[in-house]
Amino acid sequence: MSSPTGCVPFMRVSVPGIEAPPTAGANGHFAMLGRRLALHSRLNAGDRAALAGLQAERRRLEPYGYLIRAGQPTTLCAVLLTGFAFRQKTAGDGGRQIVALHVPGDALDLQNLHLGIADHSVQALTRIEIATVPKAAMQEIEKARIGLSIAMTRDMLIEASLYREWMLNLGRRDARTRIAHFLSELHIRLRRMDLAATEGLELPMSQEQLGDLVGLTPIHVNRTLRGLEEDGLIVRERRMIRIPDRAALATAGDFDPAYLHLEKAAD
Amino acid sequence: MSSPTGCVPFMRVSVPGIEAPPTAGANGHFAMLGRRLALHSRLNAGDRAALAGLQAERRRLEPYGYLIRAGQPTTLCAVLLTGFAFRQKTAGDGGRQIVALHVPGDALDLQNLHLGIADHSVQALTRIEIATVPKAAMQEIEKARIGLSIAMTRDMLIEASLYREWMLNLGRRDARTRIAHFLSELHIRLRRMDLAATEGLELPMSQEQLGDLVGLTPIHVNRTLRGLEEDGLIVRERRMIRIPDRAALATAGDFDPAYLHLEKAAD
DNA sequence: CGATCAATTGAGTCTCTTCAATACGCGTGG
DNA sequence: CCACGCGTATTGAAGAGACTCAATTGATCG
Repeated sequence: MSSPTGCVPFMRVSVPGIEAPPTAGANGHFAMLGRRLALHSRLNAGDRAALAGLQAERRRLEPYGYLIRAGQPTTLCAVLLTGFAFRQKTAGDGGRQIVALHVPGDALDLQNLHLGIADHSVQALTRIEIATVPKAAMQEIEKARIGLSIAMTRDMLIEASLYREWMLNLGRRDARTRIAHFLSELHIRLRRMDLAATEGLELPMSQEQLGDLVGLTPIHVNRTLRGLEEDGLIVRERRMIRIPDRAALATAGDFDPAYLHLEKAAD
Repeated sequence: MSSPTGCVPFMRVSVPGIEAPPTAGANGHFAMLGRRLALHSRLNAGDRAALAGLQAERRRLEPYGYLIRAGQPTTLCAVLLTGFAFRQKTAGDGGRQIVALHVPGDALDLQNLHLGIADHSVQALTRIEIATVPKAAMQEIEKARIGLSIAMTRDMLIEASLYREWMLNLGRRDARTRIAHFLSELHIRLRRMDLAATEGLELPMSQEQLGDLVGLTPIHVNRTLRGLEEDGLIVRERRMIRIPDRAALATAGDFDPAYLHLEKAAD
């Protein structure tokens, strides 16, 4: 039952240098957003300065704490600094569906303030830290700096692209493929933010939550994970998932990262 | 097998007055987009004029014709004038998932030009007519007119909201609920554009395509439709779907239109 | 009046769910 | 330091919803 390589933590939830304000400026929490946006968009010095200069309030939330409640007005405008958050919707019969998972650095509804009433909830998955700014300040920046406006639009479009891929996952792939796909996606997203080693990741959720994410019962999740392990595609040690062969897992998960739009856009 | 009320067409695919250029301006095709955006956002006279003045090219496409191909650069920037279009993704095993359905008036990738490579395909479902404008013209308008920029952002966010609801549909609802939900959604979207009567709609797709949309096999779609009909929730006459009791169908489909964001936003 | 595609129906199978119970890990308090 | 309690993980067995395979009917069109 014990891992042959020992229990090396593949991921650190709080990475030194990310948690702390990385630049000068008012308080600099939003500079992290700048780094994130710079992954896919070109920002000039002014754009970065504008973000770094935002007066952000730092907040901490315990697991299941709400950032946004379905049915309530949307006022939040935040960046996830540490920990994981998720979006969820609930069906009439009580069934839950996690429709998105957010990793540190993700923008949380910088734009959704354009919609009046939240159509879903956003909650902390683990203990998290977020930086929030007033809605007005964000709208101002959006108007004043075209570069940031475009970058945020692109961020939004990439999230929509993930939604589409998840629909394909839910609608047209079986349990095994679905879970392998999700693990591949999460791994690559974490590695991109330097939050996971190449050889594996720590799953930040219970099997029940994973079930709500991939549209399966926790029982079937459990059996499917075992199946993946028996086939050598993953090695489990508590919630540590070691991935001996990323390409093999990607194949099993029908995973092609194109939809993540990891490349930097031209303009 | 024949409908007791006869075969009254509930929907006309090409509505007089919508197909034709409704206003003056260069050629006015994009004025339709203005009317659409005005459903959820406030546009001033200048915004409308800017849209109406766009030099748009009118194009016609046969069913299955591509507007956008997955893997290709995104250059299209269009509005759907008549007919239906859909977005789809394909799994490795050949399974298809329709991830969005577009009705006349819908904006087709006004914004996706911000992403380099298309992650999915957009195709005509029926014979369609679209109005396209050069990418550059759209980007210019987006920069020059804040009101339009916000309206288009909101349009994008609403589409993302539909994606989330569809994920819930695919992941957590059974076949019957799923289909009832989709029918309720389509009906309300069509009625909003005056493309369907209150008592029903014409389904613009085959049962196989409906299967690809709700993540089911065509056989099971067929049986589920029959089940809905046997319970009096719908009455079918070819592809005409009569809905005797909208509230009942909505209940069966666990349908709450909040996610469509039909209300007009404040700012 | 075939030809063709969509819709329908039947029968059997399988994936995934439901129900039920047990084991494990970990923090807490005695 | 160990017993207890609780949430998570695991396993078994049975049932149901959806799928596959196969064949027939129906509608439309040249």
